[in-house]
Amino acid sequence: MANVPDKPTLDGIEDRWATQWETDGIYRFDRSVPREQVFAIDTPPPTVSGSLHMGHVFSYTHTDTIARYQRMRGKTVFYPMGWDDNGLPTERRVQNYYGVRCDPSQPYQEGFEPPFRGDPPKDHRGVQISRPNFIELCDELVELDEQVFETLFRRLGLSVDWSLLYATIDERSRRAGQRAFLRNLARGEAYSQEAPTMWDVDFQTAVAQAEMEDRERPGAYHQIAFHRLGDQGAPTGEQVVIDTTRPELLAACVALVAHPDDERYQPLFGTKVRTPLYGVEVPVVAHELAQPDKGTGIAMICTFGDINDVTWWRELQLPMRSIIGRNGRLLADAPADVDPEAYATIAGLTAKQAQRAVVEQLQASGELLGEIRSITHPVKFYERGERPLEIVTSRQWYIRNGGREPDLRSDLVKRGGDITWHPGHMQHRYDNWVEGLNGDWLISRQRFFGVSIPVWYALDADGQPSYDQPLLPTEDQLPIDPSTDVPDGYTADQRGVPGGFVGDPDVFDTWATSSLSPQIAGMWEDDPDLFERVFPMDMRPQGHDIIRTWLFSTVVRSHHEFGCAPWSHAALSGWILDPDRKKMSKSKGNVVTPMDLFDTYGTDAVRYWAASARPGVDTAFSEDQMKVGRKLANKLLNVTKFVLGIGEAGDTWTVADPVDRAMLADLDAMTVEATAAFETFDYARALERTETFFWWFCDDYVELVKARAYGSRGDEAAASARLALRVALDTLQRLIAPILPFAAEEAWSWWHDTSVHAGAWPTPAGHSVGGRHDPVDLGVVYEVLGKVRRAKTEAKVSQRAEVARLAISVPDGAAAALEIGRADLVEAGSIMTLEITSGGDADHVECAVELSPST
RNA sequence: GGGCGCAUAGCUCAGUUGGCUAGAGCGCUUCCCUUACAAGGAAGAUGUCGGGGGUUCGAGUCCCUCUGCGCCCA
Repeated sequence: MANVPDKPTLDGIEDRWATQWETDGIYRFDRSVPREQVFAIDTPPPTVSGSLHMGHVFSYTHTDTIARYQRMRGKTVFYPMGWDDNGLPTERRVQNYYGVRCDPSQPYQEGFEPPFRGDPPKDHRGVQISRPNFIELCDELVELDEQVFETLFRRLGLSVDWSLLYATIDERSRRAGQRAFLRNLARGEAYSQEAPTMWDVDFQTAVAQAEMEDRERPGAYHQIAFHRLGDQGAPTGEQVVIDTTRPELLAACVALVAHPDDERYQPLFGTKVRTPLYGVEVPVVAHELAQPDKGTGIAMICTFGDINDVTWWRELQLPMRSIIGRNGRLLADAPADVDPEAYATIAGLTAKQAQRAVVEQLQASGELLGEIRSITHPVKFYERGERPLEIVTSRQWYIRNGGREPDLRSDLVKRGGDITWHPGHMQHRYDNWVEGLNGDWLISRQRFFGVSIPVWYALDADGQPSYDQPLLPTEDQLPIDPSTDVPDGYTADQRGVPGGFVGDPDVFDTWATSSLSPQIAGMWEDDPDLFERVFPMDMRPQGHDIIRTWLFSTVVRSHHEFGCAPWSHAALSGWILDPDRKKMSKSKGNVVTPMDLFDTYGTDAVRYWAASARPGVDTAFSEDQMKVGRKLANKLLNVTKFVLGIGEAGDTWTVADPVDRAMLADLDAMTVEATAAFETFDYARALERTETFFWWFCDDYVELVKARAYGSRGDEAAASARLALRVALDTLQRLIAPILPFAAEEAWSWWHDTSVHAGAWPTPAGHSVGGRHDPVDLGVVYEVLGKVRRAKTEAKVSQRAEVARLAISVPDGAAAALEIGRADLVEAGSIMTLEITSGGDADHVECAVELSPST
């Protein structure tokens, strides 16, 4: 039965077993089983146009260990993989790879050939191409990128069912995304609104709260004098001095604001002032958001300089004076009440140019007071952007997420409580985020490669869209593209003409689709029978950095559609840190690619490193740890070779020797601990328990019983050891299988015809070999073995060297244990004479080792 | 400014409701080609458990406080 190679090796086992697993379909989901027997995993669909890095290897390994454990526990594992292709990262990569830019006004070109395929010269300016052409290139490049990811994940040994593969831009995802949106819309959970919106002028798109970040940027306070007006609107001659970091927005000023308790400005509240340069009358108002200790304590409110301006505009019902356009330049026409002549001097300038101009004009007019004081202050950026966000007013789509409704907010917090978090403290991240939301979820993006928003708008006689009553497709028409498809009751030639219709030009935010990964992977509505069997899912693994985006948005969608949390467990992985304990980044150079590491150390070794990291803990990248993993994998093969090489187990054999039974009892105890750890998604603890036992087993137990197992004391004595060794090996290979799937399978295959990964997880009950006597604590036997080894090492002789006489004195009670291990000890230590004395006042083990003279 | 986490050997980290003399691996030093394993094995040295205070028979572990670091958010 045993078929052990002469020279066990880890080389090449990945390809061999990955192929075998695929051929045998051992990770294929069996959709015939009922929900209770399914363990469903909502795997993060990675962005394939991003780079492949150790972070992927790290967190996907964590998930895979759980998947493999659950499978061995008898669950049918639903473990699909998806690719998140749509959105900005792909568009940028396509631009940079092919040397093109999307211009929706261009006509489609049949058979278009891009100027480059990879590495256009630096000075190349993107060729303008149509949206359909651009999307074709996106699809083409994404396919290449997906291949790279799939190859890596297969090499990593992920036990996913590749037949369930999806992409967040494929037809199924578009259908699910549009269907979910239409239902949100029908229930009033989605709506469109003309509203101030954070806008990236470079990417030309709206940005959601979750995509913004603060960055410290240099700025400068400018003191500007406003002119106080009396009751009749005539200047009083007094000045009101404000501090602002954005003097270029002076023309957009709609009010001045100070804190209601600020003594200095009490007399001004309710009065009016006139703006410098532009001569606009604006009121002085009070609001708690004004900070008395900032600048002069009184600020100008503009349309819109920052999010406080938006709050003030909304809460104080102020007028709007927009001057910043979507291209980041000042609008051509002066807003209401602003002196057109004065405004003309800054119209069309960039924000920066306008600031320079306004400052010069204020200096000339004497309305800029004092020095300009440099400061640093937090400025809002799009996380991928390079210029500060502007706030523009535009029509956008939103999904309610509790940011504006306390009831929904607390419902969503409760949904977070329905999920078991691993580790538990990650739930705080979720709670804090939900409780800190200040607006609904902006889901429309002014991009191209994404899922279309499935609505059209009827045009009135003047050609103006009726936004209040969008024209909607039926669910059976999905997916649609409103830029090419035509709404019911209209014909194609009515597109864009008065009395006709127009399609919504926007696409969904990436998260608006990937928040539906359980629905997409589970084939929601497309295959209700399957969906029933997998949803709500059991596990959502992901990085802790995207709790506020992906995790939260998925909860929102599930809450709206199904009234439940999308999964029962969320398992959060940490970051990879470089050896300096900084977050690993490409910019630091010396990037190690996962594939190279697999080649150097073996996949199992890299998985070992990943699985050694406790759940949720940021972890240093460590090749040393991979070397340890390789040692472990190697050891597993070698000890298997040894155990299988000393003889077969007969049916009538029993584990009779107390030395062997004690070992099996320890094995049972460890198995219970490892199982408990896996039950709480703690693969790292399970590994640590298993590994510690495994090394003890190899170094001490095997060495102690080796001679007996070879038959030094006859067949019966050997049989106990051989059977115990096999039982332990069987258990250990199963326990290690989720962590080191390749080495475990390799070793397992030498004595089995089926895959260890399709086998059962070990239970202590399986070890009640040969009766149920209390095993003895034989720790003292191993302690003595250690002391003999030490004596030999200190004498600088071989471990094989003969001991002429070993005298042991032990406390009462330990002698019995020593007698049990005596025969094995004598052989393991090559001991000629062994004397054991006990009692007296000995409180610990004393060994006197007399080595035989060397021959 | 708010929240969360971390601080244990030179390095990376275990240490589960408080409980024997605080552990492992790496690295370092010494020794050993031993019929599972030289990509190996055996052994050794290394600690004010971040500082201070408290609870307790007993604290790395619980409480308070300070310091330093990291992440998230504002």
